[in-house]
Order: sequence, then C-alpha cells, then structure tokens
Amino acid sequence: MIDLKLLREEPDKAKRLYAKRGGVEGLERARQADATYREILGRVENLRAEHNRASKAIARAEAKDRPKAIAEARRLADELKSIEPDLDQAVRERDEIAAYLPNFPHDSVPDGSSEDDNVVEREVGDKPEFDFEPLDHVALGERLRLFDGERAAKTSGSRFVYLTGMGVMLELALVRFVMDFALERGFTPVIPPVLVLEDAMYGTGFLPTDEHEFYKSERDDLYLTGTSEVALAAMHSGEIVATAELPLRYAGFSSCFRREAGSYGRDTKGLVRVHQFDKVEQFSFAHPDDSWDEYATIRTNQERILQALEIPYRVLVMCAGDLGASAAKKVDHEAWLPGANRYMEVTSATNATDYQARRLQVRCRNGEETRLVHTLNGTACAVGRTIVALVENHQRADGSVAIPEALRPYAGFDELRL
RNA sequence: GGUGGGGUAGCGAAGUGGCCAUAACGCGAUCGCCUCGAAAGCGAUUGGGGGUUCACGCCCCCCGCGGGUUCGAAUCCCGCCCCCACCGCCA
Repeated sequence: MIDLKLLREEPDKAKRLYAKRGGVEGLERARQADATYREILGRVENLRAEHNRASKAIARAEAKDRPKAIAEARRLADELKSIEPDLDQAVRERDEIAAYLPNFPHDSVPDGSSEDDNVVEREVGDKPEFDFEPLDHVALGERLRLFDGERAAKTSGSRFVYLTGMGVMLELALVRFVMDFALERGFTPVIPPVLVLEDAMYGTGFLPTDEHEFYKSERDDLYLTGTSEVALAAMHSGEIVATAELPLRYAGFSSCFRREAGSYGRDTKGLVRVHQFDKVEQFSFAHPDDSWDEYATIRTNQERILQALEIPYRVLVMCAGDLGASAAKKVDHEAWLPGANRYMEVTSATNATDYQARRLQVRCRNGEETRLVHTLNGTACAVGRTIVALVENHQRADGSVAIPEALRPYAGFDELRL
C-alpha cells in the first residue's frame, strides 16, 4: 500500500513517480475515493462527538429530565446508524482501489513499461570455454541421475521433479554453505511456515494482484507461499520494534510453490521452471533512512555467493514497468548457462520500502517518533536453478562436474560423477 | 477433536452497564531532586491510529477479532481466532 497522504497532498508528485512505469491505472479514482472517505468521516465524527456529549449528560441529569435527555441521545444515535454504513462503504472502496496501486519506483530505476526496457548493468566472471560441446543441465542431470522429472509427472503432473542421489547431497551442501554465509553476516536462520493466511499474502503485496500465481487450500483458507519472503515479512506484523534493533535480518529456508500459470511450453524439462523448489532467502527489516544501504548489503551478498560458486552472471536492473506491486527497485542476477547458451535468472533483490510495512503494520520507534520500517528481500540461493548453473558451468568432457572449491567442505566430495 | 481457564498499556494485574479508560495498584523504563558517585527515597513522565488547525488546541477510534442489544458496553448476547491446563489422537 502506498501512502495515501502523498496522493492527497502531492498528487502531481505521485503522478510523476508513476510516469516512470508508464502511468498507473486508478490513481485518480483512488484520490477521489480518499476524498469521499474523509468527507464522510468528518460528518460521522462530528455526530459521534455530539452523541457522546448527549449520552454523558444522561448520567448527570436529574431523574425528571432523563426522558428528554434520552430521547435526544436516541435521535443522534439513529442518525449515526443511518450514515455509518456509508463510512464503512467508503473505507472499503478506498482500500480496494488503493490496494491495486503499486509502489513508487526509486529514482535509480530505469523508465520503461516492459522487460525490453530492463538494463544490463554489468557482467561478472568469465564464461567458461570448453574444448567440447557443453551439455545443458537436463542432459547432465539425466546422466548423473541428479533428478527425475518423468517419474514426478506420474505422481504429481508436469513441472515437478524428484531430486535424487547426488542432486540431494548437492542441495544440502548448497543450503548449508549459504546458511553459514548468511549467519556470519547477521542473518538469523529461519525455516518459516509455507502455508499462510490471506493477510500475509495481502500484506506482502502478492494479493490482490497476483492471485493466479499461488496454490490455495480452499478448505482451510490457507495459501502455499511462492517464497519464504511472505512468512518472513509477516513475522513481525503489527509490531513496533526499537529502532536500535534494526536491521532485523533473516535467512529463510523453505520450499516454494508456484503455479507458473501462463508459462506453458517454456522450460518444460529439468529444474528451471518447476512448481516446487527450495530456496534460501535473505529478508531484512531496515530503518527507513538506511534501507538503500541494506539493499546494497543484500545485493553484495548475492554476488559473493555466485562468485564463490564460480558462476558467471550479469546484473539486470529492472525497469519501472517490470517491477512487482511492492517493489521500489528490483535487481536480478542472471547466471550464464553455457549448455543452454543463454542467461537464466538465479536471484532477485527487492527493496519494498514502506509498501509491505504499511500493510503489515511493522513500525520502529526511537522514543520520539514511530515510523514504518522498510522491508527488503533478496535470494541467497534458489537451489534448483543454482544447481542448473553449477553443473552447466563446471561440467567436464567426460560428463562429470567439478564442485567449486568453496562448496567442497560442505559437500564432502569434489566432483559429481556417475 | 473434547473439557475447563484465560486474552485490558513494555510486563504483571484490577475493573461485571454511565461516577475508572490514558485505564486503579505493582513492576520495569526515562528524566529531575538528593549524593563525591551510586543505591535507597522523593517527584514527574512513560500507548497506537485518524480527522481538523499556520500553531496552541479541539475532536473521533482502539480493552484478542467481527457482529448484536442499549441513549450509553472492557462489562450483556452471538460467531470466530489465539494462549494455557488436562484428556484423546499423532510424525
């Protein structure tokens, strides 16, 4: 949720900020709905004040004056009852419209309305050169028996996999490596719930705009989360934390579930696009004045991890039009896949500024003032896709795969070989 | 799943229809006095959201959540959630 006060007091500024993403629908409607709400609120509050006075007068009134006092109070109560539904209605309308307004893009975000306007900021690491024809991860995985998609189709349908054998050991090594890395940098490891209430989905900005992306258990009104970000963000909902405790950093490890609606035919084999995968996610609650520093920290961590795994990548800054609802800025890292001969998103980092915090009511206090915190999230390791990048980049002519140096202490082996 | 108890400020806890909602009482915290300094003692302060105003201020809402009764609800009624204890079940 954006700050409606800004919309009210500086509508031109709001319009200007949204212009970066090619404008936004509903801006004027939201402003109108807010104005209507406040107009009704004023009337209701005046009536309430009058009614409160009348009610208190009854208690003080002499017995003989009571009937008259009660009649007067009743009149006011009736009048209130007749307009209070209007107020409720106005609140609902305002919130419904406002809920669809996305966050304001940060100044550093490139203008644009589609993914074609995203900007490659840097390329990092040397793409490996092979004196043989490199295989893609599907072929390598098949050969090394790292996963089994065909059998998963029998049990669960398409876009599911059994991770098997050394694939599992590789995942465990990656998770432990990344968790250690995060722990050393002040992130508290967390395994969060993957089923959450609607409030958590709404609070993090995934609802109402992306409803079709998620699995839902209708019977229990619970959503399966597409990222641990949801449960981590909601963890402190409704809380006011001491400013001195910020930033609160968490490294969440969980399975993630995505319906991948609308992706028919893309990446149908292997680990790239599946309905269920595991991921370690960085999540920070930061002081509003420090959140861009925290963002840099999260991004640095992401790059260090990719570098430690010796995976070449490029840094892609998302344009305003390609941001999700809650993002003020989003930067992806795309790993180079020599086998598939393309780049593939492996991490994503978002500063949601106060957008999620406002909905979740996460605030900080320093004794003088209470402010909304900023929330940030960034992939530490999306396990499936990291395995994809890892095997393609470290493959050898004989079909084996070298384990990067940094991972060996965690893996307990230095190559994947059948 | 069953039975019983409970959800009031940072914490503990009183409050069973208006005279107690910024909310008693206790603790904690902050500031001041006292002191060479500290403890003790004394005094003051110690919620959030919103509207209006240039401002001082004035007003509204919030006692787990949502409804209802009433001129008036923390208090009475209905539904839901959560916590604790015991029983049942369970990886």
